[in-house]
Amino acid sequence: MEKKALSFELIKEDKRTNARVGVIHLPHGDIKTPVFMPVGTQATVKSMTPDELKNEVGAHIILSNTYHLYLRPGHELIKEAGGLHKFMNWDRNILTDSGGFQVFSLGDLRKITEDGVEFRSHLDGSKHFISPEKSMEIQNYLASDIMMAFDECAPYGASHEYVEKSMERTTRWAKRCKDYHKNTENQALFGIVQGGFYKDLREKSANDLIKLDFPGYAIGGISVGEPKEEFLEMLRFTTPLLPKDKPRYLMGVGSPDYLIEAAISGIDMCDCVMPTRMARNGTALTHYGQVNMLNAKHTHDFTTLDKDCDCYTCKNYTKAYIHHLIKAKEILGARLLSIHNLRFLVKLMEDVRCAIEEERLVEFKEEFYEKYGYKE
RNA sequence: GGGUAGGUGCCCGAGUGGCUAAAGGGGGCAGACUGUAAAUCUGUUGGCUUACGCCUACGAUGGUUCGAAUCCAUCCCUGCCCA
Repeated sequence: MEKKALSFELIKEDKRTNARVGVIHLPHGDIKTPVFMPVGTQATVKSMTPDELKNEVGAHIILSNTYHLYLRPGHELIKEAGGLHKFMNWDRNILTDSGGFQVFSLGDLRKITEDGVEFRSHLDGSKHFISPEKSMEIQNYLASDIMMAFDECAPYGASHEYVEKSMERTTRWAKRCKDYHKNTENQALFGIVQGGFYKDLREKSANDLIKLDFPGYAIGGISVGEPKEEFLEMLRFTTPLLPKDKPRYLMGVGSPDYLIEAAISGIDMCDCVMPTRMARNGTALTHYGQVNMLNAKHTHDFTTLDKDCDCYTCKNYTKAYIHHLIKAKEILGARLLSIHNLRFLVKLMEDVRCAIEEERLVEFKEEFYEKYGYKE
């Protein structure tokens, strides 16, 4: 039998929720799930060295991005470097997004056709064309462990008619991705369920993709600006549609409450730019809620950022110092908060996993919400 | 001592008779951030008042005018040039 890049081992299912614990076996090591994956769009998790990601954050898999690396430095260059792992000196797993999210986020700069998407580069305005096949080729050059199918992430508020067409096209694109992808021994390809905020379309999308038999499935197109109730509604509806024996990845999530809800719904993997972006913008995620380190109240606060955190930042620095760094726009401030925020979310998922194993996930959520200040 | 340029809100700085509580920066204060066009973006920043509004304010004092940051007089201060 042909060797596959990915295999998923389901270890335990929670009795009271849809949560589960598992292990994803991949070419660059095993991933215990549920897991949070830091985002490193441009072949770097902004301001973090790979050593810090491993030793301080505890990351076992990170994301990178097809569209951005294709434009700069170019996928050929990364192939020449020996692949993305070698290029950026990261020897654990990498998941590459297909460029599908840029179809959404760079909405003004693109034109979608059946064949693919014509982009104008956000860097210099030059024209580029990315098709499902092109996305596969680029991701193949990048040599990521998990590749994502090229999809269209429809904006929140799009009509049923629009989303239906978009979703059907995304499914056709997924088929083309699968047909093009040959390196199944080293790279696993995930399909992405779309369908906006329409249950019938989500169901159709999931069913059609399942027929294509991907080694893992993602939910895309939620957490795009909708109210939390709608997010939860779609999350809880869509996740159970996906096969139990394969990893389920919720794309672009998120905040601590969203991550816990995702795990409870049966999601295994999440990623989000939030921890690093917030860090650069001066905000810390803590067990006691979000803390804006720019605020004047921290000026004379010589206590630690989060007394319940085990990260390098919390072990070594005071709020007063971090406040000073952030106000002075010193790079170290962004770095220390990035380490902390990333560690916070990675550890959160480790704690969730532990809670599932010990059959106390529901209690864990209640305690976490209570402390954080979330209202149910 | 002579000449010259200037003194504007926390700071820098625009403004040369009414549309000016005064552009624009910066700083301060606060908010946002969810498959990264983000070390970004938004709001706010004289006092009192719920509000209408009132008061204080463009170096100082006095004046012209219906009306002055803007015009006039005197004074104070600062930069530069010459002695």
